Amino acid sequence: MSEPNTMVFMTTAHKKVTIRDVARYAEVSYGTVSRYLNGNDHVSKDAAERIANAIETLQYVPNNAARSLAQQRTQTVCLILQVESAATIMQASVAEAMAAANQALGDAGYQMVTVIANSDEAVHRIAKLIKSDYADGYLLFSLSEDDSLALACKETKRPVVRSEASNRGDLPYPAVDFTNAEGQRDITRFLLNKGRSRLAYVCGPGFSTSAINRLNGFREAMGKFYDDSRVYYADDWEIGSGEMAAVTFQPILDQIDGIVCANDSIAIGVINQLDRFGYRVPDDIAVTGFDDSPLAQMANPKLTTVRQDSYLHGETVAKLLLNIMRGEPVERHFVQLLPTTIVERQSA
Amino acid sequence: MSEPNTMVFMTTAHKKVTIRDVARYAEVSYGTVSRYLNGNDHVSKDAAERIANAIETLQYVPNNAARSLAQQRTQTVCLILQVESAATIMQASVAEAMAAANQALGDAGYQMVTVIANSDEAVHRIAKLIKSDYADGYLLFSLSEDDSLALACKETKRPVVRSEASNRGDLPYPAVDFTNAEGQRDITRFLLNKGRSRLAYVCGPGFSTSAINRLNGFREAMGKFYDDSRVYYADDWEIGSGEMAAVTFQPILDQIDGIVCANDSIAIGVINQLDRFGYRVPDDIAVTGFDDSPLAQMANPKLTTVRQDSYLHGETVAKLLLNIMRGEPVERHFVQLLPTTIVERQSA
DNA sequence: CTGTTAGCGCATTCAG
DNA sequence: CTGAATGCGCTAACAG
Repeated sequence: MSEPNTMVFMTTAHKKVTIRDVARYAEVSYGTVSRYLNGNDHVSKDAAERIANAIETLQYVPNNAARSLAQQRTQTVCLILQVESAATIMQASVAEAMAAANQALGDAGYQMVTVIANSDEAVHRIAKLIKSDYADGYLLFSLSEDDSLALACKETKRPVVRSEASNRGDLPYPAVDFTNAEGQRDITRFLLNKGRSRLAYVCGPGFSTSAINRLNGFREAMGKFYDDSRVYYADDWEIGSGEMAAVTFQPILDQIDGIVCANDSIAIGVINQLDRFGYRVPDDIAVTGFDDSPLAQMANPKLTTVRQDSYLHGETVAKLLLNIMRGEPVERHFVQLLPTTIVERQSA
Repeated sequence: MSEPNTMVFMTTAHKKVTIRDVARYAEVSYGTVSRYLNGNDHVSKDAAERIANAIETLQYVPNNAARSLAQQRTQTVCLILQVESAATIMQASVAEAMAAANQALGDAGYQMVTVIANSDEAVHRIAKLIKSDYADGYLLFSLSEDDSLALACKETKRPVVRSEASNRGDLPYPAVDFTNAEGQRDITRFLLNKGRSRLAYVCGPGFSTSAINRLNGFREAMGKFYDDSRVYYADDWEIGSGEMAAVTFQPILDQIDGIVCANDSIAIGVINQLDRFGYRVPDDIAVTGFDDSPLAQMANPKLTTVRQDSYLHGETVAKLLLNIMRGEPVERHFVQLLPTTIVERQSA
C-alpha cells in the first residue's frame, strides 16, 4: 500500500530472476545494474538505491557461469589435493594449511574450492578441469609420487603454486616450503649436544623432496660420523613404517642412543616398537619427530620434534598465488622457505 | 607431409581454441562437434573421426563456464564442510567420507568440489555461492553448531543431502546417519554383560544430534539404573573434554567400573587422566569409545569402541544425492541409517 | 545425419 | 551518467 512501486511481482520461484528483472524493477537498463554490481563506473545515487532495493526484494544473485563466461575469470582458486589414500587427506598439517589458505583467499575475494585426486580416474578428470579454465589459479598439494597433475598444470595459462619444493626442473612452479634440512640438522645437533652420538635415522619415502632434504640435514649434522647402514628408508610416512624401522634396527639397538625420524608418525611407531622390545624412551634411546602434529602431544612420552607452522604455510602459499594473479613477476623456480623450530618435550 | 590435411595451424597458444576451431579443422559445422562431444545424437563415423583428430591435434578442451551456462548445469557437486576450526577438517571420519563421496560422484560423471566454511565471512560467501547455481547438488557436512548454511541451502532448487540427521524440523533435507543409539546401547550392554554395572557416561556437545542419540542408547541399556549425575556433558569432541570428565568424576571414581564415552578422542582423554589418577584401564575401570578412528588403535590400551564405516557413509551420502539428482523421489525427511558394530580391543 | 540459428546471463564496449 | 548493442563459448531446437 505505502509502497511507491506497486508493480505486481509474483515471486514465481520457478523462473529464475536475472539481471533484467532487477533492471525492470528498478526502472533502469540492465547495463546500469551490471555496472552497479561491479562497482566500477559511476551510477547515480538515485539509481543505485532503486537497484539495491530491487536486488533485495527480488533476492537476486548473479549467475556464476554467466559471469565467468563474460568476464573470463571465475573468482575462484582451486586447491588440488593429490593423495594416495584417504588417510593422507586428514594430515593435520594439510588441514591447517587448507584452513589458512581458505582464509587468505577469501579475504582477497576468491572462493577456494578443493578437489581431491585419489584415483587415476580422478586425476584424469581434474587434469581436464584444469585445462577448461575452471579457476583463476591453482594450489597444488601433492602428497603423492605421481606427478601427472603437476604436468597437467603446465597446460593452463593460469598461475600455479606448489606447497612443496620440487626437485624436478621440468615442473617450474613457484613453491613454499620449510627449511627441512636445517630443521633436521638442528635437532640432530640438539641430540649430539646432549651427549647422544650413536644415532640412527628413519627416512621418509624417496619420492618426497622433504624426505630427502631432512635426511640431508641429518647427514650434515653427523658429518663424518654419518653411517648409511644406520638409515632406514621407509615407503611412507605412517606409524607402521616406524615400527618396521625399529624392527630392522633391533640387532643394533644396543649400540644406539638416539633415533631421528622423518616425521611424527614414524617417531611414534618407533617408540611403540621400542617399548615392545623393552627399551625405554628417552632413557635408553631418544627419539625425535618432525612436524609437531597433534600426535606429538598425544604420544607417550610426548614427542620432542621439529615444529613447522602449517597455518603460515597455507597462508603463504595463498598469498604467493594472489601476488602472481595480481601480475607481480615471480621467478618460475622461486621457492619461499619458512622457518622451523625445535620443540623439546619428553622423548629426547 | 604425409598428412592429408595440410592446413597450416599455428598453435598460437595465445588465442584459446574453441569449438569453432575444431569444426573448421574437421571441416564440419560446430553444431556437429557439439553433438559429437555430448554423444547424444548420431554423428557419421567419418565426421567423428575427423573431429576426434581435430580435438587431439588442437588440444581442445571445452570451456567450463560456457557449457554450464548453456546447459544450466555444472556437472559438479559441492561438498560444504562447515567447521569451527582446522582441527575438525582432519577428522579421520570426515576425510574418509570425503574420499568415498569423491569416488562415487566421480564414477557418476560429477566433479566433487569442497568448500570450507570456517569463518563468518566464509559462511556468507558460500551462502551466496549456493544461490548462484554453483553446483548441481550439495553435500552438507556440518560439524558445527551453526545452522546458517543449512538455512542458506533452502534457497537453492538444487538437491541437498546432509551427512548427519538433524533434529530440526525446519531443515528438511534427506540425510545419512549411523545407528548411533543402537551402537551405544549395544556396547553398554556389552559392558553390563561383562559384569560392569556401575557405569558413567561422557556425552558429546549438545548441539549434535549424534551426541544426543548416543546418550539415549546408553540410557536405554541402563534402564532404571540410569543416573544422570553420572553423566558428564562435554562442550566438544576432543581429548581435553575427556580429561575434564575424568577430573569431574574423580570423587566417585572408586564407585565406578566403567565409562562409556561419546567418541574415541574423549575416551583417550579419559584414559589418560585415569592413568594420572592411578587407575588402571581396564582392570579398575573399563573405557569405551565411539567411531573406531585411527586413534583407537594408537591408544594405550587400544580402544574397545563402536565402529562406523566412514567410507560407506560418504559413499551412501553421494549415492543418495545422485539418486535425487536423477529425479528419484525421496522424502524430504528421509534418513538412511548405517549399521555400527562393536570392536573389542583392550580398554574394555 | 548435418548446417543454421537462437539463446544461456552477464560484462563491456559504444553512443548519447 | 545511462541505454543499446555485441559477444563470451557452448547447447539445443529446428530445418533440411
